[in-house]
Amino acid sequence: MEDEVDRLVAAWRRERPDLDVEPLEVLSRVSRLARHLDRARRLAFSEHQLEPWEFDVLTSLRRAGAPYQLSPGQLLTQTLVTSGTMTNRIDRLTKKGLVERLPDPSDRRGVLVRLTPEGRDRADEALAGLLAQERAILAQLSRAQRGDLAALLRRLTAPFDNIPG
Amino acid sequence: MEDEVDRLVAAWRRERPDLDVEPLEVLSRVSRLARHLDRARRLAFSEHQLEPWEFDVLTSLRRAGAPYQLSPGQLLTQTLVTSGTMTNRIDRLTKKGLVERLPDPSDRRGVLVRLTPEGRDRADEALAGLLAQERAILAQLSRAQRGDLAALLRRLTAPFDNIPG
DNA sequence: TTCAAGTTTCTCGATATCGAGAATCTCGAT
DNA sequence: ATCGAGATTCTCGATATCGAGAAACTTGAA
Repeated sequence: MEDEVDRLVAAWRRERPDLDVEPLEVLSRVSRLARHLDRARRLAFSEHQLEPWEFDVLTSLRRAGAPYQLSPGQLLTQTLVTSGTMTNRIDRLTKKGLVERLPDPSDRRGVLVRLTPEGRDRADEALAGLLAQERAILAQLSRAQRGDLAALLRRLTAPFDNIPG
Repeated sequence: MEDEVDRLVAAWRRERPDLDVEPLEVLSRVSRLARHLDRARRLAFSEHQLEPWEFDVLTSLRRAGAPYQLSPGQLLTQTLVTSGTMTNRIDRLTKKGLVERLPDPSDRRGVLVRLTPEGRDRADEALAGLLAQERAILAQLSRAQRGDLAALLRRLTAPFDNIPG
């Protein structure tokens, strides 16, 4: 089955036969698929009155385990946003009663962000919904293919995640 | 080599052993890689005084071939943004002299967006830079692996690209 | 002890995006 | 001809993000 990237690559080969556009076969698909997933997630979360950015923060705290707290800096590496954005997100989640800010006892510059009980419940509910949706999307692939795909992607993400990026 | 998604999945298995989080192995990597690519692209384009969103629009027109014009609607399906966003993008690119708006001779509701000669040059320059950067990122994989990865991703993108999404 | 460099979080203005609705036009059915 | 449903683009207010710099604190070395 053809996709939009097939058409895009064919167009480039016609217009710029001097260039090797092979990299787009992989990376344009990654970018476009991510945008499609964003839209799908927005829809899935709206049933739980959650925005994708709220889900990202709440689940980062949730999977940290009890007492469900992380520093803003740790949240940055998990969510890949800037520090100004994270401050703003924490403010808004605090107003909604889903997280609270505590002083870090071991570093007076620092802050700990902790999930409230309601925040924890909301994260758990939304996660189950997200997994159901993702399973449906991945039904296009066999279990073995999903494993191969994950392994190939890991080789691309690991350099970004491990060197100071 | 481990990546952030390996840690994320391990954390979920510890905190929610009742859930099957296998879908995250693929789709969380897609989303995170896309964000890393966004950042890298922003950097690569800054040498050419271009924003990623400008690149997306200009290259969509460029690869359409002479006379380098598409309707706003066609640009939507290529860039996956909303119509309000596209109107705004065309306005700003027009002010910069990189595109111009023409009435569609065959449909008076419609508009055609055409690349100016300068817009075309800017698109061509930035594309070469982007491909160089993407080749470096993909050097982690063999040619055969890149082919496999592209084919697996196509199976996921095709449903989004072909059914009315 | 003191200082400089580094870390951590926050501030705030600029900017891009979304989304719902309005305005205009097309096209098929009657 | 005319009407209504659908298509196409644009408007505009609300909102989220970025990014550069400020403020507060820590750490190691002199």
